[in-house]
Amino acid sequence: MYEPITIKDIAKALGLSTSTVSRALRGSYEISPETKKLVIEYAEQYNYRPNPIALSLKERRSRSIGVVVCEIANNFFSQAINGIESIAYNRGYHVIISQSHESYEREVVNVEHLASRSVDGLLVSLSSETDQIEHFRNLHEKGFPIVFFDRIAEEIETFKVVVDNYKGAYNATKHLIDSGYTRIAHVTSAQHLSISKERLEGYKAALADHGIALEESLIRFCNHGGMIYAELEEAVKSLTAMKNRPDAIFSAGDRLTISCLNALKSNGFRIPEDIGLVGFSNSPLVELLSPALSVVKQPAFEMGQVATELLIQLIESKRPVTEFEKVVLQTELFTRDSSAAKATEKKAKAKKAVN
Amino acid sequence: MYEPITIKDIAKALGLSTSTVSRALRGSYEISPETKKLVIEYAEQYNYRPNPIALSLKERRSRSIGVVVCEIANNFFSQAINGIESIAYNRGYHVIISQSHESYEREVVNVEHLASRSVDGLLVSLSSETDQIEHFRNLHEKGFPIVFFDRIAEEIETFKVVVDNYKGAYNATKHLIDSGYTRIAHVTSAQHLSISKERLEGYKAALADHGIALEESLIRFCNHGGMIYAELEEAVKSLTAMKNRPDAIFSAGDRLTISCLNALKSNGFRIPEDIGLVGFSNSPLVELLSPALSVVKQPAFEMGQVATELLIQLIESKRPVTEFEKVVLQTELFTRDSSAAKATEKKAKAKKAVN
DNA sequence: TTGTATGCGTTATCAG
DNA sequence: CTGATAACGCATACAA
Repeated sequence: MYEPITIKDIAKALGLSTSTVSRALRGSYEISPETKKLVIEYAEQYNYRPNPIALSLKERRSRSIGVVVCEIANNFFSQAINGIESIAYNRGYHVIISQSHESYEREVVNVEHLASRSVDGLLVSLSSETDQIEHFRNLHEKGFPIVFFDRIAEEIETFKVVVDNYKGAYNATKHLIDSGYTRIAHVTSAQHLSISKERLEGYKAALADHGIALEESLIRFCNHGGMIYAELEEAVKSLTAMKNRPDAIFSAGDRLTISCLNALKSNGFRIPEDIGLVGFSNSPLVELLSPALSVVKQPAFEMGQVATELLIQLIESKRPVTEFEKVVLQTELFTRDSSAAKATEKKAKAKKAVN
Repeated sequence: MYEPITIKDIAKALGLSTSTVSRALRGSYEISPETKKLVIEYAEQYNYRPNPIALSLKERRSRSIGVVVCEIANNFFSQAINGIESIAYNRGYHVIISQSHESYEREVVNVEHLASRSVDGLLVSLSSETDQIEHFRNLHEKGFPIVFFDRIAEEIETFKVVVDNYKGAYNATKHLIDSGYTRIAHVTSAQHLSISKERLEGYKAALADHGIALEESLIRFCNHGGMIYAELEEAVKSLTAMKNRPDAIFSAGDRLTISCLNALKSNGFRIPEDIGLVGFSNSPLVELLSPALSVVKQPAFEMGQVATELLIQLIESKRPVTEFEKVVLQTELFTRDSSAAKATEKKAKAKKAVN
């Protein structure tokens, strides 16, 4: 029904061979200027476009890279994807995005499909359900280029791009402590994720450094990363309903922070008067949501860029890469010295802390 | 470097011909059970996957559909994409997403690339910059399957999926009028977009039906659909700075509504006490942002689903489709009967209006 | 300077 | 029941 023009069509129409046309189109020096002109003009007129599928088959590469993330409706990831696109675009690669929706099974399906030769490499951030990584190990062992970012598979020897989650969490917790809060809860994503572990460690360290005893009962793991609101709401409710309830929460993710805010507000808590909240979030809306809220922002765009550069390097390297790097970017803590924050009875120490 | 196993490899290893292996793998009845078993087990063991590129070349189709939207970091579109995926997924199609970032030029590039045979059809929502549609007309005339959704190209004879923008805008405006506002401004996207035109008409009709004179000076077009915050802020500022300033705003888009809210709040306006606001938005956050805010929600997910079904129908139809349909879905106006709204001096009429 | 033949991985057609 | 061959669109080694 839709039959695009091919090199063969041009050859037939012009009484040439396909190879001559092919060479003329790619400006080979061994074609006479007249023939070249003839072919190129004809191609232009009929709007010839080389068939990328045929090219892929021939060159054994598709010039496209696959992205596997949990959700694009998450500011961190949509920003990261913009970074990925920005690099891929001017390196001649196309970007195929797929969502796991935090499901292990869909992650496996997506990875298998993309890797079975429709992309040249993969940029991956694990789903929160993923606690085994055989599907990546298999590919990796066969030499298929993979770069992990954000939620990484520590065990696989390849490039990884992350932020300093430890420090980010440390600073967030410290900021709450500095603002006078003492019973600080921690709401985070699935326990086995690299980011969860690191953020938990940062939280613990900050407490320890300020002489605050860790209370395991103040920690909540949300296995769906905040995607399932009920799960998060339950966590927040169980915290606020405690006999000796926490006076602040450190939330470790974009969706988590927004959902915490939501749950707290709809339960009648004012922030920061009634309860403190600092979270990881890349949403441009958080400051609107709560003008007094401080947030840890991740360099998502840069992360996408770096990961893509590394992946393309992997793809295009003739020899296997043996020295792998774990690139660590820094987060930024945006604190607000709003009047609301000062209105609390806690001593509010307004300072712009940047790690 | 990464060399996946092929049918040829299996044939060689098992001392068979490629055709036998091929048939065995697809369970052809004309292969003996023993051979079949042998081949299938070998393939399983070596994790054979057919090369989708070779299949595409042979079948002259890629079993994938392209999506061209302005931004994925927009709730309307990320929800629509989820709808697209949900249908495509279980019809055996893969989804390739590309963003125009509201740029005409990038839209053209994306469309050209996708259409030059790496996808079987296209789902398109125009960029706000796009005011000429030759790139689509060319493709469409050649029989390439395209379905438009949301921001459609009226002139092209194909399937289109939209919401009843007229009615949605009418109801939003009416809701403001019913709440006692009389000078209602309209902040919308680029003037030439189908959605802008229809929403503008709905706004005008609601005013007319309630005996309110239209004031052209209360209308603002934002050519970048709210993506460029400065543009929107300028629009809001110029409205609120008017000698006889509007007492309410109807904003016609997701980003526009959020940005309006932002601009109004940061200029010290309380909603709805100081100024009324109703907008199109699919963000799950708007109610958090302003608990008293009413919004027009679009059935984005369903829209993606319907558009995808139509596209697949187009792709798989043997004969050209001649009867095109414009599917119109209905929006929903979510009104909040919050105490804040009642606190206004305006007579607040709380009713659940559903169009 | 141009043409012929081959192969990328797969399946369909035709022979055996 | 199985094998050889051609074709999908393109690029290239090799011939002419």
